[in-house]
Amino acid sequence: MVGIDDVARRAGVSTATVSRALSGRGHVATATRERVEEAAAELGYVVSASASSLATGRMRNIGVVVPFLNRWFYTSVLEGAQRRLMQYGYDLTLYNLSGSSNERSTVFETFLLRQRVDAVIAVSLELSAEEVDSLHALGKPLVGVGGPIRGVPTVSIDDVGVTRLATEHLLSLGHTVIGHIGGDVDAEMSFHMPTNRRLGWEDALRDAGVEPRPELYSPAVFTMESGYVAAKQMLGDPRLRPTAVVVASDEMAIGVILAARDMGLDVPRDLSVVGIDDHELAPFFGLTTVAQFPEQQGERAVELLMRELDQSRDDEPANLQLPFELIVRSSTSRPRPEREQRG
Amino acid sequence: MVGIDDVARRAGVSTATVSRALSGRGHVATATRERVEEAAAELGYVVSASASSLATGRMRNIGVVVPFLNRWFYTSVLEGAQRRLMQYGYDLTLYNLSGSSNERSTVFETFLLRQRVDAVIAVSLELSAEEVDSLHALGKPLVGVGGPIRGVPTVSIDDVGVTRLATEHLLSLGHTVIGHIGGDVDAEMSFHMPTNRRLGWEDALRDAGVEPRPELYSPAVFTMESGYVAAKQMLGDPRLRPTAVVVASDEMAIGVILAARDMGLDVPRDLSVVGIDDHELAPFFGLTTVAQFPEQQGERAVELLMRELDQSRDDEPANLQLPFELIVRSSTSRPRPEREQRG
DNA sequence: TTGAAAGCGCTAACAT
DNA sequence: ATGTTAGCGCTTTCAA
Repeated sequence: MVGIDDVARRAGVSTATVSRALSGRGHVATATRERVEEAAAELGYVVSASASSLATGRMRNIGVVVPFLNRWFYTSVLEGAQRRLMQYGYDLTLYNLSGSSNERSTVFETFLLRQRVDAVIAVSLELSAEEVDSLHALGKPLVGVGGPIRGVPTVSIDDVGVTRLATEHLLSLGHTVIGHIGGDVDAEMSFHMPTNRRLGWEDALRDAGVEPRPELYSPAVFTMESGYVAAKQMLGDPRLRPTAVVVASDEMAIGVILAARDMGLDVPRDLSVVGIDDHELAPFFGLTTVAQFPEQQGERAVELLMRELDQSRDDEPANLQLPFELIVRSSTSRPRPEREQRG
Repeated sequence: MVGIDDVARRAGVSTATVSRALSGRGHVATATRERVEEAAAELGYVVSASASSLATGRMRNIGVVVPFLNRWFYTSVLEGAQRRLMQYGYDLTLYNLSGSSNERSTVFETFLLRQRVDAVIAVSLELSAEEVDSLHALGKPLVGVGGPIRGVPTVSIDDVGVTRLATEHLLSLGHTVIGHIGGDVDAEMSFHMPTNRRLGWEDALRDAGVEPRPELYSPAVFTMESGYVAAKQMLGDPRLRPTAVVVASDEMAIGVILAARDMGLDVPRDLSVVGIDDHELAPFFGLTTVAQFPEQQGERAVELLMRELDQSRDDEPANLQLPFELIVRSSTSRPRPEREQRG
């Protein structure tokens, strides 16, 4: 293994100069730097991460914890985080909690605390106070994505605002009987998100003078199939007859579209559907949706982290609310005039 | 930060003994071991990864390189690899190539070679000889998943066998006009997989005495939309009229089902569809498919790697072929009798 | 079974 | 601008 003193010898300088020249820290004459770089390249020298880490106390490595991997949102956040970390010269080590139930504690106790990462990004996780504390006790910055964590800087979207916008879109088209298929509070890692999305739907309706009917809310897990099942129930109930639904994720919303189709209902003529996400499948299904930008959320989380890592912890935890955007496609329209309504 | 000598002092032993007791290497009296473990627990001691790595030369960290993140196959492999690595006490650092086009070389030159990982797993990547060499020159074991790499142990499935099985399933049901919607060789990172899958289709047909017709093969990228588009073309052509299609991935196959539906064709009555993957959406769409088990592939890749890491490189690179399995759902059936065929 | 001590390969004061 | 040198916190011979 070629080491720093091989380079130093070849370039005719000290190891300190090599270190400075290659890391960019400290001043080195241009000519010297070039000589060093040349020598390093010729020898194929790369710094030893462990030696460097031991000396500096920094691993240049960020831990990212996700509750699942097989979901568009998480992989998108990961993708954004990865890209930005790479630009900063950092690695991303991945911790996935979706395995056995005790994997969560294993990750925290055995892995994250094992001094392998400089900081951690927690995606859609509600960390307990102890988990947060143990991380902070080690001096490891922590930022959250998606789920607000007490006393921790977080990047997220305004979940209330998102469904509010979706609902207002439908109201403005003339709908009044608007259902909501939302996340199941119990089934999810994050308590707040499904609740907030439901609140947005309720708020928008109330502001329009429509009292939200509890029967028009249906919980589901965030999958296409679950959306399908929930939609069949809601659309099949002769007492309900919504002309539109706000769905808490695009995957569920696609399930709703397929359910409507299977029931012989035309989307958007008989039923308008709006999702949330702007999932990669949304354009294909012509789904009107409120886009959140998870890759961007990942990127911003990294930026927050880098700030924390640089300057000493002085500024208070900033909760970053990222923008969202209504994207109108072909799954929403004005409701069919009353006289020709189905049934 | 509590270090090894804090523990040593508290347990009344030397740092060497602490190291031995905690790592399990070398012999330590049971009583001593217990005292050390207790002291470590009381102080909340965790070894410094960098110090340990510097001393041992091992990072306990594996790099996993994927071409994309937003695809079921890759995240599933990742999930399996992660789980198994965790059991071995290893971390997984993730390198995603789907960003800018030069990210690939950056990953190799700047990251993988930077001594941060003990070995790498390359998923569905055809590495160049130089890339393989530079890894090996650093003494880093490498195993591939999905794409065979010259001189590198690989876990994969028999891509020819997979489509052969799918095709034989259709033949056994009585189909003879069987199309194939496969991967686009140019658009993919891996050259061989789409080609092999096409070969399996051709072989099975020939063995049944049916000459595969080139017009019944259509390339597509591995997305639902692309499958949809390809299917519309193939199904709409009055000269072709396949009664069944073998599709190189479930996502594309779902696109095919939706295309058939939109054309007023009944699946499986008018068209049988079989996919490959057993994607999480396959049950929902009733898709008959050949399951590959990507999580298992990830796990096996890790096991291969651990063997390479343990014993000195003696055994020749073993190419592991993993099992696959036909899963019959409701998208395939006997063809509709000739006399009542559509048209 | 345990301890002493020499590294592992780099970085960052401190000196010059 | 560059060199000297003392660590960084472990692991692992080698001795006892």
